Amino acid sequence: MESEKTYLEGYHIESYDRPSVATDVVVYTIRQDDSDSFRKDPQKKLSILLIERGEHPFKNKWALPGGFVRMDETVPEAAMREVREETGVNPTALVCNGVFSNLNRDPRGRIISNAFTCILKNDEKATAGTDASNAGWFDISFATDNDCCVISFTKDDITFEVKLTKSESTAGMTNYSTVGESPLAFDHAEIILTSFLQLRERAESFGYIFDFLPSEFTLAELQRVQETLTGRVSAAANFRRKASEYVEETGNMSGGAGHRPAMLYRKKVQKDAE
Amino acid sequence: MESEKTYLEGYHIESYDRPSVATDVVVYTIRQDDSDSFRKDPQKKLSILLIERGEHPFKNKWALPGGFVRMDETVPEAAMREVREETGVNPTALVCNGVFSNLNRDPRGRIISNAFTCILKNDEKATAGTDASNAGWFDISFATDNDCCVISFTKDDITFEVKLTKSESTAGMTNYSTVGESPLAFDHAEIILTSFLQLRERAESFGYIFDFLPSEFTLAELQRVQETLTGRVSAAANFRRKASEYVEETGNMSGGAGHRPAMLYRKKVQKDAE
DNA sequence: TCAAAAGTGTTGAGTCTACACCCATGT
DNA sequence: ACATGGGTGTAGACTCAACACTTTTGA
Repeated sequence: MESEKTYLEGYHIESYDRPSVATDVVVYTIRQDDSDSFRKDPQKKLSILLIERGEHPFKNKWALPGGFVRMDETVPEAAMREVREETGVNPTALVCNGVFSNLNRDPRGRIISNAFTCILKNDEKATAGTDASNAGWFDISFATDNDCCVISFTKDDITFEVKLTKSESTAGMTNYSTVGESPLAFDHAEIILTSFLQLRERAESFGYIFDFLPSEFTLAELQRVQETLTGRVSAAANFRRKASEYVEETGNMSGGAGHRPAMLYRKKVQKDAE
Repeated sequence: MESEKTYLEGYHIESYDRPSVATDVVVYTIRQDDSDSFRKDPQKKLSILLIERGEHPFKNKWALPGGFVRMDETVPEAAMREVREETGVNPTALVCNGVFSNLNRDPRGRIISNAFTCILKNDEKATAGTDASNAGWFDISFATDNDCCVISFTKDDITFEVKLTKSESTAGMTNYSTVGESPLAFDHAEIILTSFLQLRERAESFGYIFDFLPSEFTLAELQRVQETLTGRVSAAANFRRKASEYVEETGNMSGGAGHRPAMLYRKKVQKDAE
């Protein structure tokens, strides 16, 4: 009987026809408008990182950072590498959000993409757009509906929209498809929407929102993050009580902001209680 | 300037080194013990489908159904095909739950697996294990803890356990690794755990539980499914009130069960309310 | 008859929302 | 001084777990 060793010696993986594997990353951060008053907390905006493609296919269209997975790295490692290459910063949160594998999603051939969501702290100096490149942060907003969604992108004077509709594909999996020609390369509009819906859902229950902030933060900052992501505002007094379950005091205080200083908090490590 | 067409003609995707792409599917169904009393509702058990490998690598070990993604199908389609080949039944729910891409997860070479969770209705006659084959349904139970989990598998007189511990890999992604040698092939124990944790979390909020049942069901049946998945029992009166949000009456009644007949319900189509 | 499930009602504890109110700060 | 956010308190609405109780069936 053939041993596993002999079997493996006779096995040549290269001789099989197979798709290529890429990864695309939706990188989020939260940025501020310029403040109109020295006191007033500036409005926060959710932004994502896009790259203007310099090469075919989809030359001159905006696309998510991403690329092929190398033989010596895992898929999340590849995603990390892409983010680092584009921003110079290590992401704090990296979350897988699905495989995109439509047969014609890439004109170069059969390429499967594993999509990731990634969050950068807003105090990190992400260098996107500064180095030679064609990369930049777009403010993004989502108008969601029962079975339809419009995403708007804005960066300086560039602005565009994508409309997507919900459809059911294989065995109850919902996915979204772009209506009309996409201003984005590949199926990246669909990837962005899938990613955002997950992010928003989690944000309601205090998931991922800490990843947008430095390790010490005020409750108001945390509330701004949640509100920016969910699009819903809540009374500060009530937010404070809900959040208390997830945070602990550091003892340090904020200051210099033209109003009463606030306690700085840190994320509390959760124990799944019984 | 080179056109996209010219570019694509000169692009040869086959000439790049690349991983292979597989998919593995965790197929769940709920089965019953034989009843001891004609009246009593038999105990329900969560089961998953495993295949005994007839070939290297991991010959004679139990593994998830799965295989390579073909060039003419999407990844979820490949997952569907695998399930259909093994059970003869079309799954109702198919959910992506991550990429498994450790460099050494498969001794044949660099193979990335996209894992799916799949649910079969318990009235479907899944043929697993009957046709020539070495496939079968294992009752499965999970003992979860803060950072550790033991999974037990039972089928007739075959029984084994796997222990896994939580660890943090890339940028805050949690994943699990098997302690000691796994009784399962590849990293399938880790895939099963990841899948189950998602399933259980969703089941608490009435996600996926309908996929285990036929289109018309009693509230008690629905409650059994939820309890089987979450491991928590709730008072029938309270369950009934919570579930009412997700179901609607059909007008039909169950009967012939040695006790008062129950209204049959169906899943209500949700509208995301404002 | 009776065990078992179907189904309704109620009570008390806890949670959430909205709002009123006072505090501390930098310009 | 004062606008602005920090922070506490509370009344009323709502939610939820627990449990008592009645109904209906097939053997």
